[in-house]
Amino acid sequence: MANPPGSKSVAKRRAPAQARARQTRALILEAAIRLLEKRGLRAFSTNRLAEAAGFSVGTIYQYFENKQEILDALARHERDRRLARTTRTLTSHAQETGTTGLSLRDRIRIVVRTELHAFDGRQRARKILFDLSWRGQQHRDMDRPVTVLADMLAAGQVVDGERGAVRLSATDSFVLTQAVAGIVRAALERDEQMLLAPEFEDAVVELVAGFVEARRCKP
Amino acid sequence: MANPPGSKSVAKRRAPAQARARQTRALILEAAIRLLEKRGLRAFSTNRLAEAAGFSVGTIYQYFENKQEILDALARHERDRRLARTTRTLTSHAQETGTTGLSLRDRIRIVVRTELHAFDGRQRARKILFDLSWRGQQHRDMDRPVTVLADMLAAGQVVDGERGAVRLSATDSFVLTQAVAGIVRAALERDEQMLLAPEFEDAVVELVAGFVEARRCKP
Amino acid sequence: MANPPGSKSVAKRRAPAQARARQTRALILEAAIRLLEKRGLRAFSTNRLAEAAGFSVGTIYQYFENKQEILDALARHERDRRLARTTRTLTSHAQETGTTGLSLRDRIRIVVRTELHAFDGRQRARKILFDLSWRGQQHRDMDRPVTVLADMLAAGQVVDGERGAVRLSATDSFVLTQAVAGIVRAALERDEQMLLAPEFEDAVVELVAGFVEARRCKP
Amino acid sequence: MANPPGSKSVAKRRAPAQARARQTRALILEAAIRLLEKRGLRAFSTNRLAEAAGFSVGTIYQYFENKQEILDALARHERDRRLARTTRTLTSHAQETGTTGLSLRDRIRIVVRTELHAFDGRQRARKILFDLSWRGQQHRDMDRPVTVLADMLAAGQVVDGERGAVRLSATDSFVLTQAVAGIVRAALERDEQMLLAPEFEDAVVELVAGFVEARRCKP
DNA sequence: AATGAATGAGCCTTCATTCAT
DNA sequence: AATGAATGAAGGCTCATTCAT
Repeated sequence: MANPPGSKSVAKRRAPAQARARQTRALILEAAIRLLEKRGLRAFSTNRLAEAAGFSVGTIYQYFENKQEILDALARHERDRRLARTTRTLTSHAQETGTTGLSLRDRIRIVVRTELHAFDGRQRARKILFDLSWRGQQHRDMDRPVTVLADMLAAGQVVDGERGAVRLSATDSFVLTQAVAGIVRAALERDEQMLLAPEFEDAVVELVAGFVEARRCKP
Repeated sequence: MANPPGSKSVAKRRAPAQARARQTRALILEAAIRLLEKRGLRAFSTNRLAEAAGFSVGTIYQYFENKQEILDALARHERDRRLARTTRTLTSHAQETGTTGLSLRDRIRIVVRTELHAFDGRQRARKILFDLSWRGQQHRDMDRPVTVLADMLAAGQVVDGERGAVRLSATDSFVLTQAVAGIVRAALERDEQMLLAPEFEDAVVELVAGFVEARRCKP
Repeated sequence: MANPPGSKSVAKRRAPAQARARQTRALILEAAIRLLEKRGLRAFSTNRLAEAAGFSVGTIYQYFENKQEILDALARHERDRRLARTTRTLTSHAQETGTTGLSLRDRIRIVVRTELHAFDGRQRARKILFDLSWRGQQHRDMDRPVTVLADMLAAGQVVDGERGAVRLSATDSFVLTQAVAGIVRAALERDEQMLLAPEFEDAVVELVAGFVEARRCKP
Repeated sequence: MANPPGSKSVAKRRAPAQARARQTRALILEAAIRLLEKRGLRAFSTNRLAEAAGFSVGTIYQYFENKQEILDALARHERDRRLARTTRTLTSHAQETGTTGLSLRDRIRIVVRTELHAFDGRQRARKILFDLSWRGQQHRDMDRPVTVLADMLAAGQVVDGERGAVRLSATDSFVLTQAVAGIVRAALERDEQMLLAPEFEDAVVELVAGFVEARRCKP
């Protein structure tokens, strides 16, 4: 009534309203992560979320079409954090040492380490989201962090000193990415501390490096 | 007479009953797989299962303690099929060629191939069960098929020609096993056909072989 | 603003909602008593209650944790009615006649009569609730009405004319209370009309008075 | 087939068959009591009973129309034990001392004590049965043990030395019987040990004696 | 924008009873 | 007489979602 659809007459009002809306959305998502962490997926119901967020169920449905959308948003958010972290680390290292100073193995180690440490804190929530997105449609999206390196390799960007450029096929890239993801997934399930052990990191780096080595263009 | 009630003196009487019972159980499990395949995990309710199996809910609970137990039985069954297949192939190849004639790479390929082809038919159901057990307590059990090779390697049983014996640490074994499992899982999700492509198999074999190579005791 | 979401600044908004909620709760309880009365405990299922109350099951669970809680609320309510009635009668009689003017036998008669008449209307429902609480944990609570007199006697508050004060031990108090409760329970079961017969009241008063007399401090 | 209905040709076979049948019935009931004692009423299902008894469900339904009938039989059995015990004690005491030598108070004490001690062992089962029959139709039957004395009194059989005969009305008898039953019931619920305490017995005896005293024919 | 009471299909499970063998 | 597989209505309860306010 005060707002028949399409008649947003006062533009000025909009901005703060939108700001508030964005904040509400953020609060809901934050509460969602907390709830997931504390109570697990089974207890993650819209009603409980509403209570945890301090809003009413209705409000939640004002910001999200349905429950799944919330989970998706959460997963996307986590993925972005991981992605940002990986690229940040990768580039910062590059800048410090100069692009050429970073060996292939070093790069691999950086990506792997970032991936392995991605689940510090809120482990439970992250595991759940990881699973969920693995299962769901957005699988592809969730892998992006690991894909960063694979993509670089696939595009032949990485030249490793005197040895030839590395070039991965789409299949190779997929295999590599999913292998790492699978390892992380399993470790998360079996024993989270495992992820932080140096010999674990070594093994993963070795796995990746071994594969890349095998794929190197034979000169 | 002295016969405690319930233990019929004539064993024959019990036989048909047990045969029928075994058949009913099998029918339920078969219906379960079918239901899982056709409608997915979310539609897999005890009532729907009963209907699909052509029994009443009560009957189902005569054979299984609860819903989870059905899923477990299914998963166990699938795993056993995979495990049997892997070992069978491994040993039959060994016999054909003579034990020593089977190179490490050959062995790897056999295990990998069996694993990749394990999900022909009923893919959806198998994927669901795979996921479920990955998540649940029986994780360890479900990996067994892939673990076969890893264990052989870990135990240093495989000697590859003139080159030294291969020996994997527990961590290495875990990483290797989970990498393969992760790849299969992902392919299953993304595009089941992928699993059958030769270059896919090659990539996985390469990954495994590369890792094993790196871990080989340098003579 | 600073308002934590969910706590409306205007208290008026909440009022109607709460009023409605209180009313719904009352409606459910009222339907529960009716159902109990008409169909008995065995027919008292949450689904049937929902139907009888004109709400859906879900709504019922919005107001009560579980089925037992409804029964408890009902029982508590009934007990409060009885308790209030007993004390009210006791005090009003006292005021009319002056405290000293009320003989021990008079007091006993008042308590007994209130107890015997407590189950007018909805007899079946009340019987069921009585039983239920007799059985359950709140046994102690449910006896309170009868305990009122016993407590007075136990505390030695009642002085009966020139004769000594009456004082009951804990055991005596228990025996007396439960004797009366047992009689009511049985009469309720056998023939509710019995409770209203004067000679029945006389017998119970005699029982109580006889016991108290026996326990009186011999001067 | 071997036995078309109505063709019990051999009479001699019948007797042992009936003996066996009686034994089976007894075995079922014994298992029922055990089950009730160990697992409580909620776990008392026909299937579980069958298992506990070592028969199949079908067999149980050959001996009892339905579940309730089993419970009834159990309750009746328990009552008979109590009844037998009370009368036995009463008469044995009478014989030892000569009828006149047993004072009214002594008789009361005997009946009360037998009643209070009736629930040794299998307390849980007995409490359940007590409750069940209290509730059910056979209420009347179950009270019989306590009624023995009341009946004697009601019939004016008891003369107490020089003082006049005691005579109770039907109402009096009911009140007395149920008072005792109520006390036992409550003690059973609250703390079974209570039933064995001497001061508890004293209080109950006092209650009964006090009432009887009051009802004595005033000479 | 926000509320939150209300919905109701659906879930898993139990158990008294029947009946073909 | 005994078996026990099969039945299926019914039970208590959950939760994503809607909609009048």
